[in-house]
Amino acid sequence: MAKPITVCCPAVREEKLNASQAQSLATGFAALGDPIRLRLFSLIAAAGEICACDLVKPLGKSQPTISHHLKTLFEAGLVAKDRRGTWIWYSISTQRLDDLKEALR
Amino acid sequence: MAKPITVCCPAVREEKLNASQAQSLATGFAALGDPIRLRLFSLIAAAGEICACDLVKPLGKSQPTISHHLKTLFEAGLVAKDRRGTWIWYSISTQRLDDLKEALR
DNA sequence: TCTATATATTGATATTTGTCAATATAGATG
DNA sequence: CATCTATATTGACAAATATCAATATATAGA
Repeated sequence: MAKPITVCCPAVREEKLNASQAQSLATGFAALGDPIRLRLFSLIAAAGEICACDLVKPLGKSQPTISHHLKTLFEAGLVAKDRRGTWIWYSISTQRLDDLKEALR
Repeated sequence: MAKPITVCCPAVREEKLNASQAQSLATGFAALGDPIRLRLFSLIAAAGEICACDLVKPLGKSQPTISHHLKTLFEAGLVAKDRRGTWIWYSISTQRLDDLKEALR
């Protein structure tokens, strides 16, 4: 019988991860492994979609710092961004989040 | 109506995390945010229980490096250890893992 | 107590990371 | 084009991290 197609990705509890599987998952977890980024991610998720301009004040960090963390989240595949005029709107990438969650199953 | 008792911990997608919630979760994700540690965790989980002595060779790192990473996983609450004579047996802490997984729900 | 083995700690070093001030870039609008 | 605002990048620096060699500690067994 074929594997169920719902199994998207390696599960850390079920198989021994190889180097590249571990690298990919670790990049995702590392992106969530900083309190400021986790709160950023939480703000984006709770809002559904939010302007980057509204992500600076709540966390008490400088604009470049927030921009840097957003880049890390983006490069880890955890958020998507959409430019609308001067503003950039962020939303979470549910697929990547689900993949990470599934890896912990 | 009371909150369901199965809700153990904050969910990043549902509420805006405060600093201490974010710190606790971030520590867990950071522990999983390194490829070597993730593979260690995977080896432990796949084995159910495993001697630390069997965790050095598979990853091609020195014994002190493995010991250091195991300490990080332990301090993040992700693994438990049990000394039996000269050896120390590691197993995963399913509660903490489930809490992290739930935080991504 | 002596020896052998398993694990942890120390000390050192190179790399990565988080942060901010300063500056650059991109888009909107006059 | 000039200016204003939002976002990104650069450069610098301190702090954290990953790594290993050397050493220490703990336990088992002779």
